Amino acid sequence: MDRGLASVMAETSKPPLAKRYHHGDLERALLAAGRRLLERDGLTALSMRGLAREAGVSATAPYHHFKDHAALLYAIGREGSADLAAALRDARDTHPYGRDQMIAVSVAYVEFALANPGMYQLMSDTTRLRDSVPPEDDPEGAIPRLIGQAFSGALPPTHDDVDRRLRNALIWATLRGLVDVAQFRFADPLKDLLGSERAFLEAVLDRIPMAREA
Amino acid sequence: MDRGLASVMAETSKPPLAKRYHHGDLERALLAAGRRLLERDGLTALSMRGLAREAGVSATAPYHHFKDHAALLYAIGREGSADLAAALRDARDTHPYGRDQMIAVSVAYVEFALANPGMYQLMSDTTRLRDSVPPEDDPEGAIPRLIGQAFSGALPPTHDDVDRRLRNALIWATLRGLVDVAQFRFADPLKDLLGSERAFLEAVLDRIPMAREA
DNA sequence: TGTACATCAGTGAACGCGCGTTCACTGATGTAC
DNA sequence: TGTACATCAGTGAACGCGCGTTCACTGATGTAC
Repeated sequence: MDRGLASVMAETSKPPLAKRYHHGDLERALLAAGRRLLERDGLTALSMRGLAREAGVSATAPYHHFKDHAALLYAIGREGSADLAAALRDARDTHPYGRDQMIAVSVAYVEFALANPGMYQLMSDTTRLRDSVPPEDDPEGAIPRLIGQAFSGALPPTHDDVDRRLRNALIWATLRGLVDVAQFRFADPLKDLLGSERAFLEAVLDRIPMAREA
Repeated sequence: MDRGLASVMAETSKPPLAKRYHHGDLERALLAAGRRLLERDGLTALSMRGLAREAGVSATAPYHHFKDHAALLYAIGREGSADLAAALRDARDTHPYGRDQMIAVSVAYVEFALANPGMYQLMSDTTRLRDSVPPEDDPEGAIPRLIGQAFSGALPPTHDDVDRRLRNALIWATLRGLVDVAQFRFADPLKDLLGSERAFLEAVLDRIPMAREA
């Protein structure tokens, strides 16, 4: 259904821009198919052949758009990074004030990971291997920056730069770990008790004490 | 070398117990080979065939000891859980007092994960799929318990059970996230500055404020 | 406007790989008499 | 003590699978004249 809609749209908008070879469409379709695979069947399902199959195209067609498997993963990971950055910006803009903003941005981060586990895993793998990746226009850079800004608005300023960076490390760890913990069984009764997953996340984040000192 | 030692020991102790078919040795050798593979080449290298190759045995021999691939992963994951639990117990016993103990146990957890990344990944996967695993003598249960005890000794008691569980969730998240964060590039200068990875971990954990309130 | 040409996205066959798993077997060992 | 037997750990061939990647190709499209 989602796919039907997409292809109808693709057919409807025949001359999308001035330059119109018979280019472009498959690449977008492949990226969309890749994200569908990623969320439906997980990171291991995101193979070149699986991608071609999902897009209804021959097994080798994707090679005209992605040099190899790693390039495909990289391209899709970039899309995920852009989406996450957008979600964080949105949370920031709708919650303009210190502590409230910090929690909103954090919740947005964790909720993105929970809603897109395959993408989050891909992004994490890419992050871990980051050194072997062209850092030129590194879109991942935006995410730590957004989070750092949200927290620095909520925390008391510190003269000690090392202390500041250690606090940032702790905050990063908390967010990343919360993604795991929210998926554990033992969190289920707490979510029920508090009424929703989001309430659970907010309650946990509310116990980050550095923010309390603000 | 490790392997040489093990096989020498195995040969030396010929009649290890009363009952002595030609049993037992390969299973231990396979588990050892599996752990070697896991740390040397990562979780994806831990295949039935790779295991047999590493142990110098035919590709199908492991099937006499592990029903299938999942059973192999499960068995090796159990060993990892036992090791981690032992490391946590050791940290607890050598640091008997509240806050000091909490940090020592936490550091032991993170250091285990950093020193055994393949095993930690396997254990995490197993944990995530825990519901589909026989919970009878679940050795994983010991790890949350040890961590929970270490923290409850360092934190002020709370009357509110929900509050206590939310704090536990935050602590869990911090530990698991710290495993990631300690591997990020941006942690490297902090490790250098503080003199060691352990010092970095302790410094971050020292900023968990709930412990400060104790 | 019409035709020849160049471009290049997409095809389909083929390669070699490692995997999990099955099956009938072999051979060393322990047990029963 | 000696022999026949049962057990069962380990073997080797074989299966079907999905993968990444190459290669020569085809065919639709845009461009040049």
